[in-house]
Amino acid sequence: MARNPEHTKELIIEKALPIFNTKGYNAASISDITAATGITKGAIYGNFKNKDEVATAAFERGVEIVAGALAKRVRAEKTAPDKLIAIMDFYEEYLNDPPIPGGCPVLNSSIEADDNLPFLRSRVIRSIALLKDSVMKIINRGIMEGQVKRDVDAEEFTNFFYATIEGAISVSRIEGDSRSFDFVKRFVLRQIKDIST
Amino acid sequence: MARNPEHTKELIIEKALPIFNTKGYNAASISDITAATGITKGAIYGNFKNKDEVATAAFERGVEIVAGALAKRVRAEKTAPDKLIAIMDFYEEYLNDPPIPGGCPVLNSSIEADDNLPFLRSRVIRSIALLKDSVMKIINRGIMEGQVKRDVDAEEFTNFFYATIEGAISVSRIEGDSRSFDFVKRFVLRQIKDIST
DNA sequence: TTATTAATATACCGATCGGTATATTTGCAT
DNA sequence: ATGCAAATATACCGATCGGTATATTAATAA
Repeated sequence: MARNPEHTKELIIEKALPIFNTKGYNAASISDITAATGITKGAIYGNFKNKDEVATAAFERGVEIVAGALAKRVRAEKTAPDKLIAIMDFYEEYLNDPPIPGGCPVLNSSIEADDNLPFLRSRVIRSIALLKDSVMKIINRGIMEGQVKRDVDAEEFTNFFYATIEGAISVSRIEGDSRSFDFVKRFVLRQIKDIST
Repeated sequence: MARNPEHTKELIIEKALPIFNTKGYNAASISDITAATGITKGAIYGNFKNKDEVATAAFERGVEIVAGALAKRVRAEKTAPDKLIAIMDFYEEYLNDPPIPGGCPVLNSSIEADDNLPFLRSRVIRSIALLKDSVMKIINRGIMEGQVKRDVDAEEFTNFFYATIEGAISVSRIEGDSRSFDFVKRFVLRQIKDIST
């Protein structure tokens, strides 16, 4: 081994992530990545088979970052309602001060991948399932621990909760204004209160 | 004038719309359009200044189609709650049998345009404002006519309603399954009932 | 110190991109 | 019938794309 390939790979992923997340898979070019990293094509193709694999690695990293930061916030709260509120807070901050430029990688990739990028599509589906599952566990646990009403349909609420957040982010981002998100947040907070005991 | 330019322009828009809506602005090429129309580059650039203008025209047409079909469904109902339910039904059918291949043009363009396509961004913003406004008018009218509770915040509900639908479509489309949308629909229908008198 | 080899850089490939200049065709006015 | 102008077709442009073959560099083992 020569010249630390681990570090190179890391550098590529790290710099490719915001590029893919802002420009999208098609508009992001390998040249963009060489420019951002200061590394040449040879190094990129020495560490990744092709553009798809770079995009895949970048996407997975993006999910890691988002899911990691989210999990940390959720863990900091004790009850199910507080955890759900923390998720809303997290995305509100995400909107105003995004850890990854370009918005939510799951949402972005979801739109671009659904018809055209099968290699990404399956990963997006898995990530959504993961995020939904963690919400559902919060609710189910909340029911068991008596913080959430027993008659709440966890799967239904989870799907509503996730879809609404993604939609609100999308709208607020294109509008370039968190106003819409704030309205939605207020509504969702009331729903959280409604299902709480 | 020779050879009906109106018809040519119409043909280009009509064929370009599903291409842009499925592949996205960047991945869709002028060659895709010549292939789909059977028309040459000369004819395209004789009728449109550049690719941006073709995309713009296609987007506006897409919004026309969606908003038109939606308005028709809404007009068919009399009360505010029934109109809101009709909107949910419309999008559910949209998901299973899309009038425009590739999903909702507003949502798709929203994601792709926010960071990269300023010429589209402003149009997307306007379209969202238009759609939201029509929902808000339904609610406000419903309040005035006594079908909707007086204490309902129309703007808040509208933002929730729109964001949730867009989010649910996005999730269900990537999953390739209307299951998620159906959960969300059930939830939203209950919300509609909740604000009804 | 030197040979080896892995890692990176450089130079190049064919394909395709958006766009344009020019040739050709078509419909219409005369 | 014919000339003219508008509309469309054809041929081409430079730039850039993803990808690769090869040269160069740097770390390690001997």
